[in-house]
Amino acid sequence: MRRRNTPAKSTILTLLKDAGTALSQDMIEDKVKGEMDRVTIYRVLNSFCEDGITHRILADNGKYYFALCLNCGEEKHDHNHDHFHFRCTKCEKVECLDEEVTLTLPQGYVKQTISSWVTGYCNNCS
Amino acid sequence: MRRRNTPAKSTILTLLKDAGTALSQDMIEDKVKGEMDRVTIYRVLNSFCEDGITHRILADNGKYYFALCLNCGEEKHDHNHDHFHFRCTKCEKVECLDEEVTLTLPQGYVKQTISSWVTGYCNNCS
DNA sequence: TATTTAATGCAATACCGTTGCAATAATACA
DNA sequence: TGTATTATTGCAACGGTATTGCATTAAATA
Repeated sequence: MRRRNTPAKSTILTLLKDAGTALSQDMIEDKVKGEMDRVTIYRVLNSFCEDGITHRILADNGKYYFALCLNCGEEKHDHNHDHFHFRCTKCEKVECLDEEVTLTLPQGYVKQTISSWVTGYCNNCS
Repeated sequence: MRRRNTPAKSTILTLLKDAGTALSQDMIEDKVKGEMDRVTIYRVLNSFCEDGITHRILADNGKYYFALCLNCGEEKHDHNHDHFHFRCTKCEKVECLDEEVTLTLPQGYVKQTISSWVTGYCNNCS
């Protein structure tokens, strides 16, 4: 299926680019309220994820955030680098921290994925 | 409000004790299917959390797990120790790892909570 | 410009957790 | 032990969120 460019897609893509950080479903919904149907937002975001334009991350608050794939390879997203994610509880900003997650699993354990979240105040909000 | 002991509560409590690990809502629901109403399970689990009998943890798969409070103090649950949580993708077991999460935040950042999840195979499943 | 079919909006559906309410039953007390 | 109180339960209804079906619209291509 060959994708088509539409106003809805451009709007959401621009939104993500301008934000510079990951945006949650609600945040996106709020910003494009009235411009398009709720269902369209779901479908656009899903298609972005399928096409490797964005990836979907589940934050520690149970919400999904969408972030542009910048350093993501074909198979794996950048998120396999096992770094911490930060979520500001004041401004709701979500970002990746440089700090790597280091972990030694007990004998006999095999690691697949790591999801590490820190909440708090970012440098702007503290 | 003085709590009362009921078959529903005993059943779920026994389930958690026997399991030895944290159980998700669905797992509990599956195991007591037919014995009690869906709503009752929600209410029992909520009351357990309110009473400090269990705590509720959000796993990296977006599901809530319920675990007996063993070393939990009055105010804070044991989970404030910033340790890793492990979820086996084969047997679905969820457990706390001894390994502590160490992290140095960038200048100006303030830490509130940490949620660190590792998925993979446990020693029994690897 | 005409054709093809991806994308959209709307309505309907599914899923998950909660709430209202009447009926039930666990506890306290006479 | 029997009765009164009220926490608990089941059922139905609700609210929020994500998905699906389908007719319509419009992006891409010839």
